Amino acid sequence: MSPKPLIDRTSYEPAYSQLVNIIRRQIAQGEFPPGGRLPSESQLCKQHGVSPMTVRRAINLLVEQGVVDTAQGKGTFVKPLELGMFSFQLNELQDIFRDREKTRVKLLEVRIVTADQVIAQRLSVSEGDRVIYIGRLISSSDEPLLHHQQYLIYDPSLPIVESEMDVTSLGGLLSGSGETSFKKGLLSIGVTSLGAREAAYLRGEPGSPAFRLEHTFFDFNDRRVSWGWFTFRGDRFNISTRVGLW
Amino acid sequence: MSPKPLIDRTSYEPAYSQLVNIIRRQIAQGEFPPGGRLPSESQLCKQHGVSPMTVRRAINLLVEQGVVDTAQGKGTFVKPLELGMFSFQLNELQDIFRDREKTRVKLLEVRIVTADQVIAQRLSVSEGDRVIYIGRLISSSDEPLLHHQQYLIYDPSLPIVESEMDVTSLGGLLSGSGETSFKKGLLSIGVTSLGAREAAYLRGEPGSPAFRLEHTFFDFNDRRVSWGWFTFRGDRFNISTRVGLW
DNA sequence: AAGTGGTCTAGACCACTAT
DNA sequence: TAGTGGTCTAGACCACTTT
Repeated sequence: MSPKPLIDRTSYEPAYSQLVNIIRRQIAQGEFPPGGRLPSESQLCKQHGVSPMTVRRAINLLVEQGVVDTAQGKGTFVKPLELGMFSFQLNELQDIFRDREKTRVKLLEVRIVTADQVIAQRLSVSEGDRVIYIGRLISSSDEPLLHHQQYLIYDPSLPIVESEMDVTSLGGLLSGSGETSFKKGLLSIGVTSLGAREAAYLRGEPGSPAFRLEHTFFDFNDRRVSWGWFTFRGDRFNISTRVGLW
Repeated sequence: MSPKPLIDRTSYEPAYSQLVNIIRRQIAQGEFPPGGRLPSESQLCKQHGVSPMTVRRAINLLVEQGVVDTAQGKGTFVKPLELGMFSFQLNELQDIFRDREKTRVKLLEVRIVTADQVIAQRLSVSEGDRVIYIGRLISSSDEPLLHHQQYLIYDPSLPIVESEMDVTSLGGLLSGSGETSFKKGLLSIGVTSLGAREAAYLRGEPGSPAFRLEHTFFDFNDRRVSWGWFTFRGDRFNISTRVGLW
């Protein structure tokens, strides 16, 4: 028998977490090869001296991490790497807004415009209805990073909300510290070429490739309230992720 | 008191899952506003007639879903929408390889080349070492979608493995059905402009914006074995996600 | 001191799969 | 029938926050 790493009951790290790390290490060291079967849950209970619920919790975490798959009545199996499942996060976007010292939001343009066909469809209003257009430039340490354009539902009974126009509404949305009143949203990442104006704003080459992050947000009554997109230079942002066992 | 939706013990849906949906619905309907506090766990036990562990499990799931935040000693609070946390998945890439009927992989080029500085760094070999270059074109329903280029460690003691060159190695990686022997990997999404050759392969405009998905894979001994990238037209792929409460 | 979330136990029962 | 994963109980104890 190999000297199994045991659960340290005096540690501040909970038992289920220790068990996750133990099993991950065993898989990483090839003790359980891809496609292979893990010991049964009752065996793991005995081996590590923990209760069934604790083993279950550890295995559930490994399933969420994409490390193993469970099959009722058959067992728990080590999952090979899958590419399509990998998820990417916009961490750098979040980081920009984390330190408010460096981040500046410059209001480029605010207008009331009439909705064309595209805007009308995205905001679920009628063509010709009036909507608010806002153009902004977000900089960090005097380096322009994001160009943001969005259309908002225009409610004539309300004043144009200032809070929608300053850094708070954007920063809150991106960093989570704010008080966004959106219930849900659709996000989509695309590619585009910098137009002349965007290139000037972002100090990039016109025609050079850039990311386009499109968003649609809904309020708590499921009404569309905002449609717009961020444009940012591809050479300024890193959308990356680690997969497998590190 | 509002007539609370109760747990249906006869349902096939487990209690913890029903509880997740009940709480999500209450939040979506504004019963618990963003930033507001949920009932305590012991209260939820009484209200829904379940044990503490079941409530805990439901709340843990809501935390993972990004719907609520917990604070020990204080309570559980409804989380406002955050943008930076949103994760994107490459579902369409996965779909391409799911139906093997339509998917074709055409081998464009296989060569043994000497590593330049960039390749040497990415594969952790010495400049001038020999590595394998493989260029492939992946099509679905006779529509070229992905251009894939990669460099592999060349081990002269082994024949050039055929399985690395056909659809299986790629399809397995992307769909998860394969037997990939990679332990871990680094993935990164970037933007680029289609070069003349890539544009011809992918039937796109030269200079038009495209995605570039770069990958580095490691074997179970933590040695780098593969570095390469997929190029695909931005107007052919949808990298999108939903956030919040749907 | 009282209330909150966080962990854990030692079983129970169920559904599914293999033999 | 035996073994597997999946759910759930009714408590216990702990760490933390508020009053």
